[in-house]
Amino acid sequence: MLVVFGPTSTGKTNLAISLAKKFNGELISADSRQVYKNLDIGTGKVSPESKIKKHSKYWKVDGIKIHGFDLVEPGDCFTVFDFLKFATDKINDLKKQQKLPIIVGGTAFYINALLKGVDTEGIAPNYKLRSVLEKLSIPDLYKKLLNINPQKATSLNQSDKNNPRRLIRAIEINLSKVNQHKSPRPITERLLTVGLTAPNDYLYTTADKWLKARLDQGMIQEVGSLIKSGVNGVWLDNLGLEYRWITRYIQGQISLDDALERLKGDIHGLIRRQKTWFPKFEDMKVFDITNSNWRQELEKTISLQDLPISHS
RNA sequence: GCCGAGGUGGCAGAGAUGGUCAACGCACUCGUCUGAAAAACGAGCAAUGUCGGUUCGAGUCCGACCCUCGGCA
Repeated sequence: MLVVFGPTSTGKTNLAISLAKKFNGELISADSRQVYKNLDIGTGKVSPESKIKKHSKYWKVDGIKIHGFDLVEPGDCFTVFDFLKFATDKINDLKKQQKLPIIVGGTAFYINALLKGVDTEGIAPNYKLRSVLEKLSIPDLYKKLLNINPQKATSLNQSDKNNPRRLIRAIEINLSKVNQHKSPRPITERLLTVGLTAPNDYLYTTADKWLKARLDQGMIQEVGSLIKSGVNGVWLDNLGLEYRWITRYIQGQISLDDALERLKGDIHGLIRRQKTWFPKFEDMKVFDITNSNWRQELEKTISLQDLPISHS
């Protein structure tokens, strides 16, 4: 199994496709937004340079199958656990077919879960509880958690203590009747994890250009038709990035110029946050794509790995 | 050229009766993260147009200059 992770604009998918061609593989997308149907341009599922064919169970890009797109409808809830279930099933499936599974994506949280398991397995989100808790202030949420589980509350770091979502989730876990701490499900097979990176400035520039290209591709119209078809604006806003800022623009809350400026800033911020995961993936081989010889280095690394692959 | 208004971080924009100046937001930098993760959250960075004067002390008062925006011409 192969994992390709990296911040947006590093060319993960292109790399994954070329490796899939070489090693008889198929891709599994690890992307929390590409799972939604009809969110194509904004999530970067489509690109002008690639030949794309949508099938009901997978997409085919430049002749390579990609799984993990279009799993749910816009407006649905999708969690790491849904991803985990989908991805592990698909990995097993591909293995049976003697294909090399290649996990590609920028959602580090998902990849981390796949590699290391999740220890709150079984404690599903309680949306009813969440909607109640969402009305509470942060100090109140914290007090509540302090009451239920003082140990957990005091062990939270500065960031999490102020993070309503984390506090709500912590309360949710403690209120759940489910016995937690099931054993994680680590990936046991041989695997190579590859990371792609580049200096911030380079990635910002690349991302900005790509944004422009997607605007020309009709990204605004895509959001417009989602809204027209009845997709909830709040839900779109909560997706962040393209769908957030274009929705706000369409709804007249902000000028197009301002929306695009904010969008760029958020994309840059995403790139930074994605990079913070590299140290957590201890075994990941990270390549700087601004090094001219990174592909050669990668080939060398792969040849040393003895992946369970059948050259096609 | 004249009259008026104004120059506060990289941007935008508050406040500061002459007294440790300087909010919020954006950008940027670093970070947190285990069923919302493209989310949510934490920390950091950095400014009074220029020169001179008054004063123990000037963003604030005085003078000159530079620049910007209106109006007159």
